[in-house]
Amino acid sequence: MGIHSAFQPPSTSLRALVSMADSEKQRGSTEKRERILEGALRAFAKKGFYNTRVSEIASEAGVADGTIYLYFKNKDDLLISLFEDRMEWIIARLQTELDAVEGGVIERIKAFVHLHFRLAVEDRDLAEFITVELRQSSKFVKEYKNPKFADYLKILHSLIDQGQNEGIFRTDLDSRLVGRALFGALDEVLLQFTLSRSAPTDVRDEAEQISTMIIDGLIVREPPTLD
Amino acid sequence: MGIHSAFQPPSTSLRALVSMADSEKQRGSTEKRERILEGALRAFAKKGFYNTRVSEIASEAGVADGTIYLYFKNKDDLLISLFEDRMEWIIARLQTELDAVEGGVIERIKAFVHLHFRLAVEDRDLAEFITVELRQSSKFVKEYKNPKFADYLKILHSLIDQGQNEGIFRTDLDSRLVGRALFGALDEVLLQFTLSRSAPTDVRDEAEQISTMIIDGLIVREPPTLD
Amino acid sequence: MGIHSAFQPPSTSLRALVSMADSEKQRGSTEKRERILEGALRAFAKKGFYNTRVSEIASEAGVADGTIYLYFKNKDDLLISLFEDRMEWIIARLQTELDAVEGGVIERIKAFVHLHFRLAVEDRDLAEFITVELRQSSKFVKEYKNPKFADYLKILHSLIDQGQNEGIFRTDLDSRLVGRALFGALDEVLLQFTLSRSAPTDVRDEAEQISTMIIDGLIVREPPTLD
Amino acid sequence: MGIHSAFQPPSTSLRALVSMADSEKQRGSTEKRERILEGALRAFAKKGFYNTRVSEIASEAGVADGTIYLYFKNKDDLLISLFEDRMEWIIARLQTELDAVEGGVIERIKAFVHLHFRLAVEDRDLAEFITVELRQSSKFVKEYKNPKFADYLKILHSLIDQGQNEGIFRTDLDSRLVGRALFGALDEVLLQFTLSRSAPTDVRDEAEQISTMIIDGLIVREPPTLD
DNA sequence: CATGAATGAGCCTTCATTCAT
DNA sequence: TATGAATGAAGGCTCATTCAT
Repeated sequence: MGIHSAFQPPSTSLRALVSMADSEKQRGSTEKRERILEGALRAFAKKGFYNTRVSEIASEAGVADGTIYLYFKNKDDLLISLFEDRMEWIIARLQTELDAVEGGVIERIKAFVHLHFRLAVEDRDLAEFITVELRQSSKFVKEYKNPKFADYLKILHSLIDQGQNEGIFRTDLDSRLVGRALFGALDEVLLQFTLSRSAPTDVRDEAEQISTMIIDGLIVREPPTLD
Repeated sequence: MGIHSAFQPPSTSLRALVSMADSEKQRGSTEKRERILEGALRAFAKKGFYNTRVSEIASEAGVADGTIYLYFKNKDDLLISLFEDRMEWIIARLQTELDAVEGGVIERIKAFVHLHFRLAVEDRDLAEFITVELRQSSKFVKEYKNPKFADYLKILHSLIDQGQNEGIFRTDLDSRLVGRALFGALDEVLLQFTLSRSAPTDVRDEAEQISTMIIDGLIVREPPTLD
Repeated sequence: MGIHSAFQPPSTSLRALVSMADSEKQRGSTEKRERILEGALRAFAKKGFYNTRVSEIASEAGVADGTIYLYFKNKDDLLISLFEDRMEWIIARLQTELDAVEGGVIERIKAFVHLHFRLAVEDRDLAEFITVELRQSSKFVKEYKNPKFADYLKILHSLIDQGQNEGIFRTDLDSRLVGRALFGALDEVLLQFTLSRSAPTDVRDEAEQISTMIIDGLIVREPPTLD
Repeated sequence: MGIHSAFQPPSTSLRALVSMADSEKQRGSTEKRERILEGALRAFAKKGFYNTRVSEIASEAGVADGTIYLYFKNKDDLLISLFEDRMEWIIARLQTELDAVEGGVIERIKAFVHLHFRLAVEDRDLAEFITVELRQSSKFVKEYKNPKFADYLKILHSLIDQGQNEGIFRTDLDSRLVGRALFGALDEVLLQFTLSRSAPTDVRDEAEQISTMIIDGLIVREPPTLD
């Protein structure tokens, strides 16, 4: 509950807008689903998917074991739902914040990186879950195609694209590759931060350094004294 | 067996040097240990640590289930041993190749990136295992401190350091942060490559792009025509 | 609903006669009870007692899960009630039809057999339920004494008895044993018919054959031309 | 152990002939499989398939729970295997005894009936299992085609056939129908006997009565002095 | 009376690990 | 050393039953 003061639980923030007019039952139902997702998030972040017992999630969520199966098909489905739910919310928030940025592509990429870091600081569990568990289960990396994550990457990718089209960024680099590399850089740094549970103070600085470095590697330069 | 023609099994290459003088039994023993590690690598890469049965590893290795416990304390130990063994070999190879590089820091960083990609192409299973499983088990990311991985990062980190000391790289960036970011970028791109099982032809090009981008983001520039 | 056009749902036919004067509520209540019994009959016939979920019965009956527990103590009670209810109705019908038979014991036994088969044709689900589930649950064969079934057998048994007393049937056979054997023969043949879902056309013929065979085995014969 | 003094456990009697030359391990393995089957037989007879816990079978058999899954795919497979194993043995014994009968069809049918009853007396659990559980699970009556039981019926059926061909039995009755009816009669009587746990003394008499009755219903009679 | 969401006891099955051979 | 049959603890999931509405 208090955990998500800044980082509002997706369902209750996003879905509440839609289901505001729903009946009491619907609201209670949605709320319980969200409680389970939150319990799962905490548990997965703490012990990892495979080391988390369904009963642990249930007790974290304050529901009976069987209740989980009223909202999710099985443990795998819970994992995937959690991921999709959180990613949806992250993407929505990202989109909103990016739209609000005044300035060009460079400012928006910086904003992207800062938000990425800020989200991790706001909700450590979510950060840990996404950085660590995202790659984890075979479901995720093999069978499950992970469309939400692709959406996330697409945002980055189109920012690079835009910079290239505007002539700000060099065009000898593949924008998708750069997007991926940037994401990887962010993710790895956050993983380190998440696992070490280091002070959140210097995170802002790290975000600045990384975005600076990447952007400086991307921008077109005057041919360095050709003669 | 044939899989590792180019990418020699670490233990038999590295350790064989040490145990050359050992008795036949010892050698057979070492060879069996390596067979188990190879079986585990194949199995972990294919299905992930938690979805791999010890009996599957045994049958991949052509030994009985119980035999595994003669060489490894338990399944976790097998995972860690596998990781350490492979990382040791990778680091040794990396060191060797970097030492052979003619040129300065920039060339060596490029060499580092290229080797990183080359290793992934040479042994897909190893690449998949390291990119995916490295983060996976709680053992790895929490309890287990993962010294070999730290060693690996240290190489990168000192290359950056060196560049900064030599005045080639800008000094406003933390070298450890840059090292981590670079590793993350490589890792993420390789993950994509590994999972998509895409053609290995363009990997060289991707390596070139990434190293170029990063390096260009790092090198000191003439104050861009201040006047 | 349409299923029981010929084979009227016992409760609504039998009990309705008794409860005709009951209040609307009572009638609705009785009707809901019967709907549940019908749902249970269909479900049990289709999947067996142990493979039928209470919720399946509820949805077959068009009521909520909890409603079932307003009419029956538990799932076992539902099974027993269903059995008693149906047997009561069968016995009543049997009694009526036997009373209407003109002719002696032999004709009445033939009538018994034919009705037995006819009932199975009229309501396959009931036939399947009784032939298969009757033996099934431990409740039935062990704890539960199954008085209705005993009543059913008693009818057969007294017919044999009567034939023996009238000097038509040989008296060296135990009438209860013969009754049971006859029932077993009918039951087994019907089981086969029920499970194979064969055409109902030849059932009449099978009934004739069996009753003929049994009766011929029972009737007193003239000492076969001893001289 | 003592239970099967007369009624030898099928596997150890039948299969022992084949596996006599097998290694110790094979024998131990086969013996453990049989122990599990015996445990299952006892448990199923006592509580029915669905009310028997796998762990109960295991403790009846004196093995660990998991051991059962080394010999059987799952609980269903155990049920089917038990049935097939026992039926195979019964059929073999039946065949042997019938072959030894001196006399014609009538004597062999009588022998069939007597053996049927004798087997039930020799092993009550087996009798209860077969009479009660045979119809029970959906697997048995629906999906599972039950070939062994068909074999059993076929023996009876061909005896009737033979009698008809030899002109001893009337030919206006379908031999398969008669076979089924006879089996049903036996089965029902045995069910009663099995469940009531009545004294085994009068069983022989009951067998005699039933076979007499059926046979008398089958044999050709002189046209009963029509004039 | 009716509902159906919630409960939680219980069971089948898996699988890492052991140990007699 | 090597084996692999045996173990049994543990967990995901089901489903009969309850109860607040």
